[in-house]
Amino acid sequence: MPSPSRKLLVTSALPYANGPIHIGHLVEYVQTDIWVRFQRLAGHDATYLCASDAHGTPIMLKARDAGVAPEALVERFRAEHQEAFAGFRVAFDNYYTTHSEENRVLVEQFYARLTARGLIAQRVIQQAYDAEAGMFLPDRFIRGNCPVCDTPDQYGDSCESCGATYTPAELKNARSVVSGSAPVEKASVHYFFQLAAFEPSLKTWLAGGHVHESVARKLQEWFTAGLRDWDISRDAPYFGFRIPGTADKFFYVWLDAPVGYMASHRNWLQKTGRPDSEFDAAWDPDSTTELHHFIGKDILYFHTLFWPALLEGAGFRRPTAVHVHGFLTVNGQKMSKSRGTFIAATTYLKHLDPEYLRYYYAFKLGSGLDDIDLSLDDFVARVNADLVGKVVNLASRCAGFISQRFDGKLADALDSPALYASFVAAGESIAGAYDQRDYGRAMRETMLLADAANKYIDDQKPWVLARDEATLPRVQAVCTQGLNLFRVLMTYLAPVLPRVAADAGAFLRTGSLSWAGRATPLLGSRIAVYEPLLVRVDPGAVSRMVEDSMETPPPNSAPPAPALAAAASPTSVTAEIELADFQKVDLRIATVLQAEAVEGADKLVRLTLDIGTEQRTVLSGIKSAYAPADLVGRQVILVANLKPRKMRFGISQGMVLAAGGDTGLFLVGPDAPAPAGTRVT
RNA sequence: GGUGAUGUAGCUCAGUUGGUUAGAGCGCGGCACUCAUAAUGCUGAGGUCGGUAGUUCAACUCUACCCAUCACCA
Repeated sequence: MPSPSRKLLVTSALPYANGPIHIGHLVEYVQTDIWVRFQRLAGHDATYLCASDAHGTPIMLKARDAGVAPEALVERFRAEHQEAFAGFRVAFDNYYTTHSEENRVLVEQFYARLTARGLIAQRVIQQAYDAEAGMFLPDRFIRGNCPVCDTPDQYGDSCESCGATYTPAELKNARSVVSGSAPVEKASVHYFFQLAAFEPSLKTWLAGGHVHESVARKLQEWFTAGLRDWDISRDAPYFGFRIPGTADKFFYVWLDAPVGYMASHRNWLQKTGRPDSEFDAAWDPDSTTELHHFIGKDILYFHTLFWPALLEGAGFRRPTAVHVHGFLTVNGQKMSKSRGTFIAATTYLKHLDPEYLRYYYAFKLGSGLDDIDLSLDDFVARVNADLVGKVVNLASRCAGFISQRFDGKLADALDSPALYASFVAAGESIAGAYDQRDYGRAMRETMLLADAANKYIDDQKPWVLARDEATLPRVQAVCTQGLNLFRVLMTYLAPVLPRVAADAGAFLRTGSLSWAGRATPLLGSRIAVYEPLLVRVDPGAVSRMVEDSMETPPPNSAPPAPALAAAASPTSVTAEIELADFQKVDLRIATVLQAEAVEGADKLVRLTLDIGTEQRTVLSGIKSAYAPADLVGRQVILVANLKPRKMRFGISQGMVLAAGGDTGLFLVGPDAPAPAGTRVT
């Protein structure tokens, strides 16, 4: 382990205050929390800072829709988020907000210093403008047909269907999401941070081991492409901080968000009665305090290019390290509301112990930015086998002997000091793994020890020794050994399982655990009566959690079937085919998300369908039989692998099955709600 | 399209600087034990390490190309 007693400021990315925390977010907060807890356990001085990311157009519009002030919306989510994090035992020292006086002062300080150094440029740019709503539109608030493949209803920056990227101006049939009107081009003065000026120092910084090598490789492409100026202003109306000296310009949310780390630090110093000089010391370019940011790979650029450049430009220190993690998939796929794998933190907590998930994430996390997968079956198996079967069971199988035969008193000496020493020695490597954020390795090595401890008990067979008065003293020694091995294991797991570790400390009457303290075995003292420290994961609870998270499509409001009565004029069956011929057709259950009549077409309805893995737009000639509004929420069968067909009104990505003929038209669907994407065979 | 990452046993993952019979946990088969929340220990089966072509005495490990999956593109 590096130098004793380091001073650390640690942050997780600031959650955007416009939606609930889900298990995908938790990867980062659990990862950071484990690291912070480990550093403290190892005797370092770590301060864990976070805040709500409060500004920007999405929050402004969401608040407007809800009829509340943006401040109120932010405060509501801030409270919700804090509750969710507390439920998962993520122990921030301070959870502040970017919409704060401290942050405004700092942002203005950044701006003033950058301006004074000539690092801010002004340029007129053309931008999409919603004349009806009286506001400029971010790319994501414009939708229209992709200029490349003509897929309708795409965002203003890229196409979900063909992956093309473009500008909103290139979009066909563009509409503002805010008012529905067609956006117009309008000129406006914007403020730009001259990032290119920092290219040499950024390259030096990135080469200095402050980021993982794969992150550095990823960033290389930006240097290859050439650094461009960064637009840091937005026009009113905007929820944020006004740029000093302007009437209608605001700082872009991504400028004030990372500054929010600093604001949270200053606010924490105030709350805890510390002098503000600590702030200056920590953020000075020559500071000896380490600054560690944990982020997801989606916001890598902001933290590894803009942020270090901003800090340097404004005369502050740069981060010691930016730790980047990947995304979460569930059962190998993107989280999905229809599959019930888009699990909110609060929903999880209703059904399961947070420490199960903390352990599973720890087991899966490495130091790189690979995505991690939460396989729910594996989750149950892993937690039950490792935590209950191996670790907690070790205490359970030893405690009974000590309580019943020796009045709860531990032996005065270990049965095998050598074995104990090997457990203590393994802590070096485990500590290294924690410090490098390779929790997967820390967990694997710890579980190897747990296996060895159980084998030791098996070999010594205290239940056999207990039958003979002569060997009874050895029972005490063996179980004392077992409990001491357990105590070392709990020390190694304490950053991951804070509650279990605290309960284990109480059971052993050993007080709180510390990394250094593991070297001294617990001898001759009394322990408490053992009570289960952790119960097995109930697979039923996992199922219920998934059901609870399932976005249930409204039951099929199928009109009373006139079909049978109508008894269509029989037509003869066509030529026989092989099963393989039929299997070429990929039929899927699809849920209708949106349905609208196609303007200018007599029969067509434009359907937006959810097929689990993606959304599809299908043009279907069923207007004669169904009103578009009645279709939303219904489930239909989609020919998912039908070659997309270009029609006059856009591209149809598949075909919806319907029975039809002279007697009418009847959509075909499942007889009860089924998960979207289910294959029909 | 460009860039980056990933692809190892049924499942989830390890495999350090290329070096002899490729590992773990879970699951499955057998045996043992019965202290423990039916937990634990031993043991067996199971992989041409995504594909092809190279470099090398030797490649899961290096190179090129290809395929599949995922992500990012201010």
